[in-house]
Amino acid sequence: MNQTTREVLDFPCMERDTPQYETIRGHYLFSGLDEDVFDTLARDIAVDAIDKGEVLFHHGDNANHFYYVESGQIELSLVSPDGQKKVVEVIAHGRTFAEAIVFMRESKFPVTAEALCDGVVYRIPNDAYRKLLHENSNACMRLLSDVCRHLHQRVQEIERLTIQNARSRLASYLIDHIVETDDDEATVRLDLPKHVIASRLSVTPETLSRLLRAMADDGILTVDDRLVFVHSLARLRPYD
Amino acid sequence: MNQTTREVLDFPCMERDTPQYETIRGHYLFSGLDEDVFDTLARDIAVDAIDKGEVLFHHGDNANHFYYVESGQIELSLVSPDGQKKVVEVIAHGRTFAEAIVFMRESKFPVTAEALCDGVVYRIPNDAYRKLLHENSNACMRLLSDVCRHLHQRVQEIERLTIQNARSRLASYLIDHIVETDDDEATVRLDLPKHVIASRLSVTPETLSRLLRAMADDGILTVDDRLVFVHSLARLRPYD
DNA sequence: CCCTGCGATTGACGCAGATCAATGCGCGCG
DNA sequence: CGCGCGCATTGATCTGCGTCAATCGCAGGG
Repeated sequence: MNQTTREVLDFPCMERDTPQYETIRGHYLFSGLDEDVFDTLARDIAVDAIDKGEVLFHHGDNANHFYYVESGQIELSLVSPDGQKKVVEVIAHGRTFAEAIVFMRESKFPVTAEALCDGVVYRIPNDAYRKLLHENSNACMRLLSDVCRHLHQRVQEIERLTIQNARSRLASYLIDHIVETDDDEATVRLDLPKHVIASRLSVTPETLSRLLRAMADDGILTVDDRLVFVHSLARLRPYD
Repeated sequence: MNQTTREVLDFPCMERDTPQYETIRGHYLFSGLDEDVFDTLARDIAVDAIDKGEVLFHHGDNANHFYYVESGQIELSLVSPDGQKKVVEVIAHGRTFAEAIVFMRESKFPVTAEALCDGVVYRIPNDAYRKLLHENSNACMRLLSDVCRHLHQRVQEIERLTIQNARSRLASYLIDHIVETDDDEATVRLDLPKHVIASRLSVTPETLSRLLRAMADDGILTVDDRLVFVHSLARLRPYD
């Protein structure tokens, strides 16, 4: 919907010794590259400022680049013909997304990407990166390992959706987002709006709210806005 | 369960000019290789005869090889701690599986593999194939494209599980398994036992049976054992 | 040949989670 | 300041699909 014109920052593409250069240089998809090889690639990388609500691409759009997130949160979602939306993943600082598209024969984005807040992303052209892979088997290996990790995550997601119920999925989510733990207690920071978390867990916001309520009533945890204090990890863990 | 001793055929590993050699040679993960490179790999490939019900590996087993299916059907499934099973995919003749494991840092199988009927598989050692990839960027690219296709399939599966209901999933499955089509009519061959199809669709056998019954009652299709005659593709298609 | 057992079907019933609807409440903005 | 809007919460109700149980048919084995 919110297809605003894409705002480009002062430095439309990457240049050496800029902060952008250093941050993306450290990403594992690029860190193995020789300096001159990366510099060649960097000339083709565009730096985009994006606004909250902006759609980077829609499901089905032609894909000729992938992204590195410098700041902000990018929501990747599936949309059904009747308008239902399911959040597959949310990407934040220091991670790439849609890099698997580099090698799809049908190069259309399989998901929609929308900014949850203002931020900055770098756009990396597929063909430039692909060319680079041809000469650099090390980079090839890293991408392979990266894509395989994604694949494994998706298999785990399918597992959660089919053989776990909503309560277990929420428990797993909370455990995955612990920021501090002390024996059987833990603190969880919810880094996303609750309705986005609900969609990620494939439940409605109402169900998420009720599940948290039920857990709080059972004395398992306490919710304070975006902070969740888990009083008993033992009782939170799934599969009783 | 049925962890029988693995029976090895007369020719424990691949040799040139055998039928096995030719069939796997044509697979896209190997067809781009120079002859001598492939021959080196072939020496490390084992040929296994497997019996119906035999488990090739369990979820969590250490993975140091992947598979090519020469004949038979191999069921890949997820198993929950309480014993529930969900069939992720069934692999038949001419396809490889678990090849993504070549590049996982944690090299454990994420699924369990069990033979649905007698068959023959080739076992390809990860390290041999990985070594080969280092020198052959073409093979690397092919594997990348292969793994990305898998990833895309898994994303589609998540889409089906979350924004489609059981009826739509069945409709998609039927449409994907059409063997012959004529305008608005089509014939579908169910190549798997119904309870396996049910698991693949993440429904119970009872629900699958009832859905087919309901569709038959509506005049959309007729079921004759493993053959399904679709009378109106227009009415079968999901998303009304 | 009949037994045994597994797979498929069908019916009765239950429940997790969706849907619908109402209320609250925090925050940005005129 | 107060107005409106989007998000969260809560209650009432609905329903798709699972669970449990009974029956049937067929294929394989003694």
